[in-house]
This record gives sequence, structure tokens and C-alpha cells, in this order.
Amino acid sequence: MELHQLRYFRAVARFRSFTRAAEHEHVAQPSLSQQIRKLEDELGARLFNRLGRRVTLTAFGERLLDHATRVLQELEGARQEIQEIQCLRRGSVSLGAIPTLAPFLLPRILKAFAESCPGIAVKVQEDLTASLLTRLSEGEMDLALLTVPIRAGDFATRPLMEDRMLLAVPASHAVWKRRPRRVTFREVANEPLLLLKDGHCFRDDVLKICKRGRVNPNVVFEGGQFDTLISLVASGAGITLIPEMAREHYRHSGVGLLEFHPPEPRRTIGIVRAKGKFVAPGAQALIEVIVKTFGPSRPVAAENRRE
Amino acid sequence: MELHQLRYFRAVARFRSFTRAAEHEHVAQPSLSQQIRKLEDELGARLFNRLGRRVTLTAFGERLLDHATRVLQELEGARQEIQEIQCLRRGSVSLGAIPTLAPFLLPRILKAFAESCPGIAVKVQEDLTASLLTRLSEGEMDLALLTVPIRAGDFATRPLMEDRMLLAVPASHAVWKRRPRRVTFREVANEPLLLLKDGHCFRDDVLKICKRGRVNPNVVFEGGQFDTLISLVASGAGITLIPEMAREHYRHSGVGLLEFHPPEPRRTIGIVRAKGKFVAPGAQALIEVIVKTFGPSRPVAAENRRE
DNA sequence: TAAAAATACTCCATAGGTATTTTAT
DNA sequence: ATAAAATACCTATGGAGTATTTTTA
Repeated sequence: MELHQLRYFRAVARFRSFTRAAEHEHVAQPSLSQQIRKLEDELGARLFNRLGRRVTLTAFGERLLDHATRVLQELEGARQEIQEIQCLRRGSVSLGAIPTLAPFLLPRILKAFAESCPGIAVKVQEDLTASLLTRLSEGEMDLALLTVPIRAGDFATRPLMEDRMLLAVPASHAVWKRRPRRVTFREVANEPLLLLKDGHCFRDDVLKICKRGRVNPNVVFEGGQFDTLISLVASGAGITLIPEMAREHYRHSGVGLLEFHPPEPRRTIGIVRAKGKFVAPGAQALIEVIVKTFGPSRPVAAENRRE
Repeated sequence: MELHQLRYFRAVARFRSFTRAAEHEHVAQPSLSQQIRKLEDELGARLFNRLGRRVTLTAFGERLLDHATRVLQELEGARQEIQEIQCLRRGSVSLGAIPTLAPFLLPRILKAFAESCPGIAVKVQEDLTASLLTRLSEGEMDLALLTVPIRAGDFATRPLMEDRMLLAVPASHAVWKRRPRRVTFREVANEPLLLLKDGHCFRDDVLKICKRGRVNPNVVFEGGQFDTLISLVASGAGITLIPEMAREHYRHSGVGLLEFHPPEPRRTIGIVRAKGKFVAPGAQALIEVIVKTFGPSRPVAAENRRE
């Protein structure tokens, strides 16, 4: 029982004629006859009554027609859905993002993507870099927004934007009251520092700066999210660093946010995917939307100011 | 998209391994890999993430798996039903019968067949010989119970039993009161005769007897069913002939039923089917049940007496 | 290095084609 | 006489096989 046999069978049943069925199926009539015969032989029963000029279904044929119709319809449904996925009318993409950028970038990305590809569902997973990389290479995830470059593994990276670090201090802090609000890293290097927990790459970035400046940081708190750090800073517990993309987010949180002079190293945000793997159409579309939204030509800082 | 490709695809999805899938499908691993690749090429997307030792479905693959599963299940359902039909556990037969035997034979046939093949539905159609023969040759009907032989057309006939004619007279009639109840055809040949309408072969049989006896029948009524004729006979309107198989049926109807001496020609009842056409398993089974019930070795008269 | 998938190639079964015959109206 | 299906025969596509290489855990 092969698909073409079922197609031919359905056509003969529809047209009640081998000749017309053959035309419809774009095969020669003897080829079609042969396949019907073969099907009948395999099933061990006649499917059609050959009445010279007329052809009718046997009772047996009618039973098979039921099933054949459903098989072919289901197949048609599959083709349809595939078509829709290819045309970006349907589908799904899974996108990962690290916690230190997710709250600041995802809303705009999801909004823009929902507008350009309303039929494609985005499954977002917020997690630490290591976990996201594992999922990428295991094919469980299509794309991830991470701090690049990635040290190990086979990943394709598309840099998106530079993201400077801002100093967050209590509103009562001296550097916040002074004019102009200029501060160097060394100036605050020994103050009580609030840090993200181990595993956050942003934490590593901060520690790297300390190391480069030969500073032994005075870590008084380790937390899982900026919200906590900012609250503690506001209450005067110490200082912390946050990404510039979070500036708007914490503008009215009661802490002072300052750029360093000279500017400290930035992190680079990029779209990461498993190298060598097929990029699904939906994932490709999402990449394009993200690049268009945060592309290198329009740095995020500028974006944020405009809003 | 071919069925074997869908089968292979499903197997790989199940086992998460090309090698084990190939074993399960009884093909060489490269052949299976090739077919998966071909399917992916046709669909324009990867179905699996090849992670060296591990294989996982892509989102795309998961969408296809849904459809593939249903296609294959539907196909399995078709195979199952076909199997059941071949094994006489399911199916249908259509059986035709002329009105002059249907009421007397069908009840026992249907009862016996329902016992031996409870899963097979019998569709009975009562009609005149000509109409039944048309349906047989057009494949709309599998079998018919008719008076044989059939004059024209390509039909296979299986004689079942001889069926004599009985004379039906009013209970007040002289031949019914006399002892012994012996009557010759000539003796009643000129009495008012009640006949079935044109088209009933039983009518033709009766007229044939008249012709052979060089009798010009005195037809005073033509009706569509024996019931009417018998009622009229009972009321003294005339005489009629009925088949012996109807004797029990009309035993208590108030008419006298006599055999002729010497016996007049009998009709022969047979199972008729379109010659050259495939005999469905259900039809074959029905033939066997009918033959066993009314076979030549056990004439119907004897059967009736036993009941 | 061992296990799994991909690649390279060979072969043959068969779907499909053309030409023709048979059959039924 | 004609239209339709069956039959006969041929061709070539592609499914399946074996041998081998590549890859990764």
C-alpha cells in the first residue's frame, strides 16, 4: 500500500473512470491501472467493479476509500503546515537570554517580532550563560542573547551592541552630589560592593575590571537580580554596577546612576546560535528583527535616550 | 513524502537513533539515513538535531511527527479493517430476493448467517428478477435468490432446491372436501384464477403450465403479493397457485392447500451472482450458509415439515 | 577508541512510459 | 465503431545494499 496507489485509487473512485483518473494524476492510464491492480492484489480483493464503460466501487472499495481519504487529507494537512512554517505564517522559535539583559531587551524584541511575524510563537527561556549554551548545542534552543565572545564550543555569534557599565550609588553619595558628576573607577573601588551571584557573566565582567585595576573588591552582598542590588544601594548599603541598558529601568529607583570617566570596558551583547546547525526560518526571521531593533548601527544607549 | 520515509522518520523519532531505527525498520542504516535526508531536503528543513551520539527532534520535526503519526495510524487502521473483512469478522453483503420467495426463505437465512458471521451486515433487497439481475451485473449486489435458470446475461447459478406448486382453493371448494384430496391441474384449469402481476417470474411459471396444458386461464385478478391472493381465495373469489415453501406460512389462512397428482412442474430456486466478478469473502460465506441451510440434499419441504 | 551517522558506489526492483489488444456499448 | 480498460514490453529512477569515512563522546 503506497501513497501513489492511494492517490490513484481515490482519483478512480472520484471520477469513476481509469482514464480520467490517470489524466488527473498525470500518469498514463496503463500505469494507473497497473497500480490499482497491484493494490487489489495486495489487499486480496477487488476495489472496483469494471462494467465495461462504467466503473463503480465495490463494498470493499468503499471501506478503503474512507481510510485512503483520511490518509491523504492528513498528508495534505502536513504539507500545508510545512508550507505555513516556511512562509513564516506559523512556527515557533526558542530564544534564550541571560538575566542581566532579559528584562531590558526582551520586551522590545518580543513586541517587534510579534508585529512582523504574528504567527510564530517565541518561547523565551531566561537562564545563565552556561545553561543556555548547553541547550543551544543540544538543539533545544534556537538562539540566545548573551555577552560575547563565547569562550568555548562551536557557536556562531552575531554582535549586537556595546553596553557600558554604570555606577549605581545612594542618592546621598558624594559623587552624586558633586558637579559635574564625574567619577573614576578607582575612586569608588574600595567602597562596599554589591555583586550578582556566581554564574552571572556580568559579575565576572565586574570582577575582571577590579582585577585589571588591581583592586580587591569589598563584596558585602551577593544577589540574584539587579532589583535587589539597587534596593540595597538605595538604602545606603553600598555601591554596585549595572548595565547601561538598565538605566531607564532604574531611573526612578532612588539611586544615582553615573557613567565612568574614563569609561570602563563595556560588555558586548550578541545573538548566539549553534554553529553548523540548520537555522529554522522562524529563527532566521527573529535574528533579523533583533538586528533591526538593536543593530550595531543604532547603539542601545541612543535607543534608550530616544524613548 | 513517501510512506516509508514517514515510517523511518517515526522510528528515528521514537528511538532517537538512526541505527536502532534502521534495525526496527529492517533496513540498512545508510538507506534509512538517505531517506531521512531526502525527506528533509524535500521539506526544506532539518527534522533532527544530529548531536554526534544523540539525536533529537527539531521543532520542525515535532510538527511533522504529529502528522506522520496520524497518517501511519490511519494506514494501520485500514490494514486492520481489511484484515477483519478478510477474516469474516466484518464486512457487508447485499442479497437480493424475489418477492415470491423472500418471506419464506429470508428469515431462516438471515438467522443462520447472523449466527455464523455476526460481524457481517446483510443488506437485503426484495425486487423482481429483472431488477435484481441488473444490480448483480452492475456490481451493486453480491447475490440474489431467484428462480433459475436465468435466460440471458453472464450469471453463475447455484441451484438450491426444487419448489413444487400447490393449489390454493376456498375451504368450501369440492376438491378440498373430497377424500383423498387428489386433484389434477386440468380439473381446475377453467376456474377463476387469481394471478400475480406482470414481472413476477412465478406468474410466468403458472402461465407456462397453462400453455403447456393448452388451457386459456380465466384470470379474474392480478395482485402484487400472495397475501392478497390468499385472502381473496379464502373469500371464494377463485383459486390460485402458491409455492410449496409458502405452505406453513398460509396453513391457517382459511384456504385449502393441495398438491397436484400428478405433480405439476416445479420451479428451481438458485443463488445467482455475476459471473467473472470477484466474490467477496462475506458473499462467499453467505453462499455457504444458504447452501447448508437449503442445500439440494435437504429439500425445503422436508425442512418445513420438521419445524 | 569505539559507536554512530554520513558518504560513496553499486544493483535491481518497479513505477511509469509506449504500443497494442481486448471488451463492451 | 468507438471508447475504455487490460496486456505486453521497455526504460530508468531511486530505494536498498555493502564498504568506507567522518565525527564525537
